[in-house]
Amino acid sequence: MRLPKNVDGKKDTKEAILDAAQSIIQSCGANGISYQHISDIVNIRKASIHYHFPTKDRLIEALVRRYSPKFLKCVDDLILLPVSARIKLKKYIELFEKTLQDEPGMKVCLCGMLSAELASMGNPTVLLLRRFYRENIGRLSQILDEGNSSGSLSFTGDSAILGALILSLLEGAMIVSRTEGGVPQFKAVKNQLLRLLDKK
Amino acid sequence: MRLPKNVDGKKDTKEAILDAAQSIIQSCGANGISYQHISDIVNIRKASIHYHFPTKDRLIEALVRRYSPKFLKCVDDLILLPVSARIKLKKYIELFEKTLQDEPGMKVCLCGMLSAELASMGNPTVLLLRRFYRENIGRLSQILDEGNSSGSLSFTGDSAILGALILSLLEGAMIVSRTEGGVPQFKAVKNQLLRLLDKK
DNA sequence: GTCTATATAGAGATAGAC
DNA sequence: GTCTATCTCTATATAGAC
Repeated sequence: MRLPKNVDGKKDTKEAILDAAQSIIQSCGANGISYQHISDIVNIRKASIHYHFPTKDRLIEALVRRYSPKFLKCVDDLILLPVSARIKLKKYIELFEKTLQDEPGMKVCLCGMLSAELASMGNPTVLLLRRFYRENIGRLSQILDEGNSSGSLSFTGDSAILGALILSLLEGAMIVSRTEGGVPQFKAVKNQLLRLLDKK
Repeated sequence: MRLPKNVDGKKDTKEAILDAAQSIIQSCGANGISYQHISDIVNIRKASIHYHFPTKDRLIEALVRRYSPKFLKCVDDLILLPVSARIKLKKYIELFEKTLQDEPGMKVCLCGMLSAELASMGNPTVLLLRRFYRENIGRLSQILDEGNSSGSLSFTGDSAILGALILSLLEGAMIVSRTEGGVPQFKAVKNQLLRLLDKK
């Protein structure tokens, strides 16, 4: 049985490029990234990056193609946990919280950042971002409905709209908290949201 | 009594530059702006912009210095209206909604956009953005307390945290809605938020 | 206060050797 | 698959004429 090429712990170059690019974008924004920055982090000349990703648009597209299913997999896993919908929602929020706590600096959601700079995104990326939001809102809606049925959450109105509200809140809270309030404020907002969904 | 220099309806050049720059940033992000883009809109050569704003950092700083008090003035005006706190909150949300409805394209809050790209902002601008958030959260807190006392709104917990929640939600909803859902989704989210603050 | 012209730096991308 | 070298474009910023 043959071992994969990267036995020595050295990551696949392609993945290493994506890791570096994602980290930069989550910290500095899509327009803050450059091939030079990536090559400063990954041990590779900037021209070589074009071998793996011919254009910047394709690189960003690949970034979302990797990020979105990975994130949604975490959500799906958490939905299957044998806990109340309220706890599921709490854990969902903490997926975002974990990103904000990433070092160095406070990182924001990749898709939130790309959405802010939507006008400079290529068309395939825009479609992927839309899908990311739709998929998240769908899963949130599912958790909320479950909570409303079982009584662990309490609200009136359309669960899909409330899902959009929560997703918008989380994307916004990452951006706002990074500027003012930091992780403690994000956590306080999380608790306040859960409180709003308690029975009064 | 002397008339101001711009009798013929021609705006002050400085203001025209700020208008153009703000419009571009609200649509495309802070890194999407360039002196060339501004000079395409304002009838002026790009080198001349440096006469009014020596560096890009100073231009962006001036942008926030103009935007923040203007926005907060709208908030202060609305707080003084002889209506319920619930209606005040609704009108507050609609300040953001109005920006999203701006043509061309859907614009997002200037400060939200700059916060997303915080890492490329100069230090004075970062401080101004912090203040913008603090001032907004303070006023939201005031509206919320008033609503809780008079009974037009209902919630438990710290009104300042709930204020941070609402501000984060609005900043996030502008970004998310622009990508998926548009103005209708923003309005639905607004109504859902108000519903969450109703008595159950 | 606005212009033309230019300096300087950095971007994304390509060609071709190894 | 990665390198060096280079092309082309655009960016911010400055100098100096008008």
